[in-house]
Amino acid sequence: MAKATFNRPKGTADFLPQDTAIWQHIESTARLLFGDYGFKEIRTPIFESYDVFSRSAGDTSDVVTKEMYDFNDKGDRHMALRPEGTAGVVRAYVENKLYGPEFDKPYKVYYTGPMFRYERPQAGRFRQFHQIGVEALGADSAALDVEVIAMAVDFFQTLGLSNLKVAINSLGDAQSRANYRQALVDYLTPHFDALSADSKARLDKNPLRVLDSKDAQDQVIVAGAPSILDHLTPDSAQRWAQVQALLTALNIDYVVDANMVRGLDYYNDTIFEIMTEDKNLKGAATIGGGGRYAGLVEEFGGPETPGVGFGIGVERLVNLLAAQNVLPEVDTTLDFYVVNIGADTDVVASQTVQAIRAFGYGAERDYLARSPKAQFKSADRAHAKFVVTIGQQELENKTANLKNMTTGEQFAVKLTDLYTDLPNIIEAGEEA
RNA sequence: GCGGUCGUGGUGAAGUGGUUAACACACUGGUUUGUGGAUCCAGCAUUCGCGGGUUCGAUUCCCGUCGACCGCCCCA
Repeated sequence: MAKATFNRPKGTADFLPQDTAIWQHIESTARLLFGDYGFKEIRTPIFESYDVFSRSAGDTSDVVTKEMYDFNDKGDRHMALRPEGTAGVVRAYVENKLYGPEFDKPYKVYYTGPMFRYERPQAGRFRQFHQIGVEALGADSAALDVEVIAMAVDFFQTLGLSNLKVAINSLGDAQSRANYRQALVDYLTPHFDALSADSKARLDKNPLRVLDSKDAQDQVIVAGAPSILDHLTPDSAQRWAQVQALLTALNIDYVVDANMVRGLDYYNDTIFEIMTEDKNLKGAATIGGGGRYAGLVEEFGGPETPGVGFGIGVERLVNLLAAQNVLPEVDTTLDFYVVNIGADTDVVASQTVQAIRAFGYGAERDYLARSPKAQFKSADRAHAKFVVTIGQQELENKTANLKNMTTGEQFAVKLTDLYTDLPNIIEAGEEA
């Protein structure tokens, strides 16, 4: 009979104990740092009504039109696994009336958790992936755009990353974009035949996408295209200038990429991406991105409220940390390993590990009745600092044998001392 | 959704249309009747992702499927 085998779903990952330390480190760093910036954690459902995403992310974005994990539940409601974090946060903002006068503005939150997109897995690309994101709702100030960018930069620097590039652009407001879109289409149309097949399709669907085509021929054409930055309305132009002035004032290096667009339709004015220059990670160079949005809160039935936020891809971040060799040191040592010899010692071995743990030290024992040699091997592999051995002899004398694993010295200690006076025993053991 | 490469034990891997699937690491036991990090010895894949086909015979050939990796689209 063939044994049934199961694989994790395509594009998902099991994070094993040797992997999760770095995730915890990233998350705790985010909590600490974002807290300093006044952001508090929000937790929203992993699935929402399908419409929450389709209304917010837009119907020209692939994320919504082709990549959503959607399903009808047993009550025949059309639901979807979240492909991104902003929509759920905005829905919660409106539903809980967080725009009310009793809440400070901007209302600042961060979140962390899995996102789902049905697409072909590849480098830095998964069907279930994880984001750490933030949203600040209710303030239109360019200073807030810059604070959010500054926080992202601060976060990456705190984690020890270097060689990151901050790219910014402005999509302008609705009027700016309408003006520009027309200018761009007017420019591209005469070149239509020379465009790549992809760009031909993009031209009437979402012409701004042509700007960041990777096709070499497209890039030649795009090089002569008008810039969105020349089509900003006075309001948008002023914000754009302010954002750059503030970034400069805060000594944040950035580059303007007038061809940058983002994958979700709700953005306007300031957008940004943070990417690595590392050539080895080109497939997943962008580790975070975000920008300003208007109209989302209204879309969900709330009052006119601007917002700004970003999302960071945690898998990509982990990759980068590994590539730049800035993974945190993890303490792999064990304080005590209790070697127990013979079934009679089972009880006292358990009492001993419990007593040691009660003092706040790590303790492990053997559960398999293995030979002393095998148990010492385990202790060695666990990088135990001390081994406590309890066998028939010790049992009769109500003692234990304490061995300092770095010096190899060992001596007898009374069990009662072990239970009541561990710190002194450790001191004695370290001198041995 | 499109295209390419690949799939042998816990791990890294070699290999062939034909009775025993190299080697290394790891692991387990012994060498030391109760003591680790060294040496030596022994053990460790009835099986080569899964299903089907060709064949006297397939891990090796063919098809399908699932999965991994990479590129495009898109994106974190």
